[in-house]
Amino acid sequence: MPNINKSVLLNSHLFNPLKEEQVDRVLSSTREIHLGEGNTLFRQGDKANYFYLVLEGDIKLFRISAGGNEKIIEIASKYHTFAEAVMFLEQPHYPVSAEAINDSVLYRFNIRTYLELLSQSRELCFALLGDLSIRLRRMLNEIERLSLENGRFRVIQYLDEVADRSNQDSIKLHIKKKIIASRLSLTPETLSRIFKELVEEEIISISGKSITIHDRSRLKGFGQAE
Amino acid sequence: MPNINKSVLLNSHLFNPLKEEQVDRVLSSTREIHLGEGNTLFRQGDKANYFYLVLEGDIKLFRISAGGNEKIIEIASKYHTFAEAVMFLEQPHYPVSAEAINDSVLYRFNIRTYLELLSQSRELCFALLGDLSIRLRRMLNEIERLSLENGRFRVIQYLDEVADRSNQDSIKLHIKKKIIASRLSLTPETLSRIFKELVEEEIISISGKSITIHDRSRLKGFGQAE
DNA sequence: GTTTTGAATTGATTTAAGTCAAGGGGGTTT
DNA sequence: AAACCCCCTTGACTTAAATCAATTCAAAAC
Repeated sequence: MPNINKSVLLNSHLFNPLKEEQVDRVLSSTREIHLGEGNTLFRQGDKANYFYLVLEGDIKLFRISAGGNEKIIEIASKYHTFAEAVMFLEQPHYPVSAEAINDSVLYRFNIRTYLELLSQSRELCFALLGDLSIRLRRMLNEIERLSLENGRFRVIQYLDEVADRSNQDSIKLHIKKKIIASRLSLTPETLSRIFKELVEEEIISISGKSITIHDRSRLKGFGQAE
Repeated sequence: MPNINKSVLLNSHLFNPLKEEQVDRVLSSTREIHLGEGNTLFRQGDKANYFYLVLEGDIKLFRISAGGNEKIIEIASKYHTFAEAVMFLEQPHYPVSAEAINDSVLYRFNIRTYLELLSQSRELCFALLGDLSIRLRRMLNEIERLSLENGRFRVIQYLDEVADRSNQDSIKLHIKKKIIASRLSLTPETLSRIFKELVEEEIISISGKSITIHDRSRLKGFGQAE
């Protein structure tokens, strides 16, 4: 068994209901995975035997359309889990592809082992149910954003969210704008233009990879162009 | 206790893992609800104490944007359950509004009662986990459709889906086109034009409320305009 | 049967965002 | 330092779909 950091696991609600010995059981089938930038972890349609927790780096989860366009469904970052939702499909196949957008370290958990523990622990079941519920709500919000809100508003919401997470009005974009664009269902060109607009209206200012939000409280109000 | 049809419940995977006495317990807190066309069942943000099973009619689940536009997230029809996913949020509030699009009959289940049973039945937990997984995958598909596919393709997919369900090449639209449009994130005008296009290209033909698909196997291929 | 009402269609126009193509940086390699 | 690469930006143009407005249609109400 590799030296897995237990405390990281116990901070995740998908593991913290487990007893010591159960955690050890999970660990016995856990691997630490290293991925270089651009490396593929799995592809949409692959048989799903594992789910993952991000320790370092960022993983993009995406789909490709018939026309070759890519839509990033989610960017999984530090301490986020992903692909745990496939566990309960009869023939588990990944519904998206996963690729590292920078050098990344992951823990890889065996779905089978985890399922065994689920059938032993009510708390774990509830934790996973809670996890899936939250995911569902997030996707619902995403659907709303895509169908009811314009690009500008999606960008503003994104900035607001990131600022929330870092708890600052100054944001460092540690991922390429191209990636952000796809995450927001925009082309890089359009994202660039929206940024420019926001800068001209003095809502934000950009220098290199950092963005400063000037009036956070009013940011959201600017969603619809005046 | 009103006369609830047990066999309907047992056909639903959210209830069939239950033992006789457990089903009875659920039933003791179950109500049959009748809704006229246009009646509201609940609004987004309301405290969620119940989830539902549709017996007759159709319920639209939707959100309204700041600008007043409506997006129908889902249309729940005969024997479909909805709002069961909110159960696991700490402060359960409905994430969408629900309204009958025609005269409808529902069973209304108490979330609290159901949660108690969940903690007693592993099978039930697994059933619900499976249910949520499928829902997640459906939403993922919806996100893909919205961000990677055009209106025409969404319409075609919709027709294909409905034809699949009824297992016929001839479809009866029992709901207003306006509703279908919103479900597909289109305006009624655009939907109408897409239908017209498809008719002119002899892919489908429409008379009143019925649509006939001429070449089902090739329908999907027509997604992108030629 | 005529009137009324809302739904659906059609037409003309606008708009948000995509596409295609050409430049500008900024950093890395040699 | 020059050359290279890649990301990002900017410009010109196209396009899908929304909007606004008018009309047709169909079913219900009288």
